Amino acid sequence: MAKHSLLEGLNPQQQKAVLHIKGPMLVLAGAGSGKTKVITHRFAYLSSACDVQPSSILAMTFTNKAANEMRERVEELTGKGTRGLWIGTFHSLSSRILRKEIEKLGYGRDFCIYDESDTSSLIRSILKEFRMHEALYKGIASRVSSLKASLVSSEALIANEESYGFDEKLAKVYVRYQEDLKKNNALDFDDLITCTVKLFEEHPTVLKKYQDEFEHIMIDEFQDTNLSQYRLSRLLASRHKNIFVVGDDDQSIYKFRGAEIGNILNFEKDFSKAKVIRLEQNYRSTQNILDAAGSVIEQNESRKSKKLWTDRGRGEKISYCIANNEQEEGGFIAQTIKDLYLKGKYSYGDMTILYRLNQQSRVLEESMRGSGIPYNVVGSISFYRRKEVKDIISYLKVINNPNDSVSLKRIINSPPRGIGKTTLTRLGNEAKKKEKSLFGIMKHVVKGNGYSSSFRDKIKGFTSLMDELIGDKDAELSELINLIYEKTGYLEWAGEEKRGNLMEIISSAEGKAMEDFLDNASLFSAHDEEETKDTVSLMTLHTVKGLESPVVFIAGLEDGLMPHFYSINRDDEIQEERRLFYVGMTRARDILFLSGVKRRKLYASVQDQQPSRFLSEIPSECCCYIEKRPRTGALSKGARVIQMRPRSTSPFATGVRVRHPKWGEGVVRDSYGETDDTKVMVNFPSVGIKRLSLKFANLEKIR
DNA sequence: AAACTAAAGCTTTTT
DNA sequence: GCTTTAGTTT
Repeated sequence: MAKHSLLEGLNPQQQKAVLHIKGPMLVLAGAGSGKTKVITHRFAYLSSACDVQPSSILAMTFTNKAANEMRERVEELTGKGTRGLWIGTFHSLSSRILRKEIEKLGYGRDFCIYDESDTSSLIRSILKEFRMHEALYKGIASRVSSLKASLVSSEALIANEESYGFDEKLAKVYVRYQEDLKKNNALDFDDLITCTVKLFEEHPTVLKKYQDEFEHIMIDEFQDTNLSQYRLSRLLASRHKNIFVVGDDDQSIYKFRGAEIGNILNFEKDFSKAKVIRLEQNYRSTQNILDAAGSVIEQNESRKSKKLWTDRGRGEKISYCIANNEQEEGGFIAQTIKDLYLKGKYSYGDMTILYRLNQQSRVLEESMRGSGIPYNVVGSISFYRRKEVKDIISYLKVINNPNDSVSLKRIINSPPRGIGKTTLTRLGNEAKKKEKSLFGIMKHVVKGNGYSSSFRDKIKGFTSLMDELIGDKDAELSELINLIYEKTGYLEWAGEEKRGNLMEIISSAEGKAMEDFLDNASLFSAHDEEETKDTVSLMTLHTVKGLESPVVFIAGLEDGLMPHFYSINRDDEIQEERRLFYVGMTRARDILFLSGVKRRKLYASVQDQQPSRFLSEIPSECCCYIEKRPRTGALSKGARVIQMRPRSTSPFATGVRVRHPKWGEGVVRDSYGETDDTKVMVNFPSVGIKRLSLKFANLEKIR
């Protein structure tokens, strides 16, 4: 049989996976084993060689980024567009179904999506009303979320657990939260999945329609599915049973958000006759890195065993360095980055620093700044989470759905119009009494007579403003946002600093439909912003999943940090921490640096730290220890020393822009040697890195 | 409504 | 320790 062109460049296991058509399949895809390739090739193969309509394939991922990548690669492979196809995140695809069907659950089709901060503020207002300690909102929000992820409805919680002190409170808040969401015609992230499950379970004809439609189902990162997502997948797959899941139990690091590693471990039980394929050839890292990571992850019980291998060769040994404190650790990393950069093989964009806690980034950032290394922190504050951006989105949400009281509260006094706390609580009480939404009661106040005229005028100012804007609803979206700026005076109020972001909202809204734009704004995350510049990336171990980098640093490898203090007493949590470390290690293509400190300042106190227990699980032949040079200058035996390079005094210091008669403009990356024999290393965009002797090379300094 | 002070927090966070 | 936010003052 002639080989299909889509199988070219795939190894035998990958081919087998792509060629699997009917029935359930589990692909255990080790880190860097080309799982995206398998999914996209299979998608393309099904639709071009197997007579499967691409529109009858449901392909679900977790992140927008992964979904976009999948779309792009499928387009490349098939040469056809992917518009309208069912490729997307669990959440976006669910909301697409719900936009059509949700009326059957008593919501309106124009429901809005609450993000975490909307959810928090709703829960907080409920706590306030119930006179419960408001500071509990975080814990309650996360417990409500995990109940939903496990498909425990508020009704079910009440029915099953009546007589627990705290749980009673929790249940009370949960019930009310759910009522409020419905009143506001709003769904939170968890609802997007659970409502779809509910829809399918309560409406068999709807379920059947989608079961018929989705002949094939593919799921990426299957180890990260929670119970509700798993149930959704099973419901949809139970007719054709063509469910193809790809994942790696060793990379399951989101248990705290409800991910059920059992979904992947029990797949074969839940889907009888499921075929299993292991992808064990790694195309990313060196054998040293794989061996080290492998022997760490082997310590975990209950995993699907995998042994990654590569034909890339052993590569460099992993380095491990212990610093005295976190400043020194940062200095060591900065110095190593400099050294690697100056050697010319790696640019800043090839290097990534990973850590367990966000707080660790601060000292690391200082070190980067101190050494003049350009860096970016990935996943800090996303554009859509900035205050001014959220405000404008809230205006749009209210224009789109005036009953959305959470969004309304957000904008009712920004810019300030004299509707402060007292007015708001008064309105809230009235609204509750009359069973109206906030906006509804405001309209009532404007019409009615039982209120003082100053109160009424204040409210009227707002409602007529909003009515005007609602009247402009059908304007082009960016035009509508302009009208918001004009009519509310938001732009002037926000000030110069925020102007840039506010303008960016307009340009990102151009030509978009309101609903699409709002959905995107809620379902968008920091991850999706692209990094194009040549900068060192800093991020947490969680954030780095799915990425790779030629050079990787993992900082803070100490017991209490990695594994984290909170997980140190529970073995299943230690195992999750180990997976986290494993994920970090396997991001590295060529070079992996590990570091930790002897004493670390955490919160208010300085603590003595012990090296991470995971380090002892790395075979010594894969790893070598680096010691920082002691103050005396004496070298300890067998130590590889990272030396500080003396600062150059030559006019051609690092970073200076120069012109060469033949190669044109370039940037000095390093200069060294005696004053009369200075050599410089210059990076010319035209020819790359060149070593030059200042005496002979006719270099000209430019600015 | 801005500007201050006090206090409470504090893993990780795909959507 | 440091940041965020709630509460108080002007």
